[in-house]
Amino acid sequence: MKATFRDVKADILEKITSGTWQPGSLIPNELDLAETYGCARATVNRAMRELADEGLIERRRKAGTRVRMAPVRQARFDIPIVRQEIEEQGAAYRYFLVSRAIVAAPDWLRARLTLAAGAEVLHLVCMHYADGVPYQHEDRWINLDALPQARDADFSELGPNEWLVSAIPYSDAEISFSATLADAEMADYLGSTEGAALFTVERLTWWQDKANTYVRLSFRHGHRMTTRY
Amino acid sequence: MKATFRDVKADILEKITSGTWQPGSLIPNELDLAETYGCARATVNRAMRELADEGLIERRRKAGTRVRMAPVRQARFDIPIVRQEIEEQGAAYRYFLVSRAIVAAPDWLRARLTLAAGAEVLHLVCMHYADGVPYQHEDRWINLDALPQARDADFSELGPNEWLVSAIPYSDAEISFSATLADAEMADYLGSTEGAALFTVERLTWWQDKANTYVRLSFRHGHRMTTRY
DNA sequence: TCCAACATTATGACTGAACTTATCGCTATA
DNA sequence: TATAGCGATAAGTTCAGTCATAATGTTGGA
Repeated sequence: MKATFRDVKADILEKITSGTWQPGSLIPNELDLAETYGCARATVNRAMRELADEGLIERRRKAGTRVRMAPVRQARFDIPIVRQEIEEQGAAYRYFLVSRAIVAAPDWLRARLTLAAGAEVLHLVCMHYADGVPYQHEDRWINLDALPQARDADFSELGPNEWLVSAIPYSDAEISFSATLADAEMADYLGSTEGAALFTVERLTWWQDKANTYVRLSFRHGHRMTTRY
Repeated sequence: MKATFRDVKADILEKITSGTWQPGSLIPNELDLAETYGCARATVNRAMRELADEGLIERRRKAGTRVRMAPVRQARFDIPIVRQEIEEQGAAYRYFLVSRAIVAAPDWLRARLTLAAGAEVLHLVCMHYADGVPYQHEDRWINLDALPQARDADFSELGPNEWLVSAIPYSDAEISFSATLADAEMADYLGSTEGAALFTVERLTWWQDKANTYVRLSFRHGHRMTTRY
């Protein structure tokens, strides 16, 4: 008796994992559950809402709540700042700015960022090292129309990643993962061989409906991104 | 006046993104906010709790709520069943079982799944096609100790992925992404060339504290996993 | 037979109040 | 001076009740 929303959640989850409530089957309504657990409906509601958020159950007004047929499993990844990622592994972080140039945006970038012809962008190439070993290669393009302050920023000490989070507190982003082959230049930077398989992250961010920056991060050979869910 | 939790959440978010509330600064307490928005404390609480879940703010009892210095951004990925993934792209799904064998678990697998010496596992190799084009290569190992039903299951029609979600409604999982090179055999399967960079997903799942299956999914060359956050 | 209007129902949201818990900062004691 | 204890505070949780909303199924009329 006197169940907390955590108790209720755990019990419902147990009923699902053990198979007592089969996928697709209807779960008792909130009022009934509140009575069986001896708590208020709001408590049951919170438990069920969290389970629905996690993709285990499906809720529809009037239709009731049912166990999902094919539970939509979601994995959550923390997207850390490189410095933090490296320091959390107990390694020493080092940053180096390889190049910095203001150029007219190439067409492929204009298309991605929705930029007018002839728009100027800041192109940065940086390296991130963990204990002196190459960790990540960063190829970043910043839209100077959206972020004119970047023109005067000095990226030789502070990485663009960290500069950006201080300049823009929050932004929408699209992130995508893929595998690419290291060309000769990338192999040099990352201390691997040409033709090595690299884990690559691309990210596009917006702020106030304006595309902000496009970045392509190439990790050293063998890098893995892991999470539990 | 009469703000919903969505209004409150949106307004707080706006204050953060616009920089009105700087990173690290303290946000008014729930009671004050409830008054300014003209709603109950529980409403403000829900808005703030969701923002805290999303990693934008940090809450501590007595200390109050503050805007995170470096917002921990999280990306959420749906982990779909291959069939669904392919069919949602509007392509025709085809499955083929390449091989099926019951073998003694190799040492590397025993280590991963915490299996006793000599434990038997079911080893499956499957291919998934989208519109006839190779999409994903699946190399799966099932712990027969934890899942004896798998011994009698016929995987020639139904893929192990789908069989598993019906056999086990829910499980804990560890998932990891990396980039690997296609060897000659994999290149044959995926219709690419040897030395191509492949996006690879490895997944280890548990059910009731027993390691269940280990699977290694290799996607065809050029595959990307994308999400917004 | 078809369909629009309506009552029903389960979830969704909000309120105002109470109680719980973690923790900060102060104070009194060793 | 260090620290153990204590009170105040803000978030965390729960409650019972109300109103809102979406979707379903039924009823009655054309």
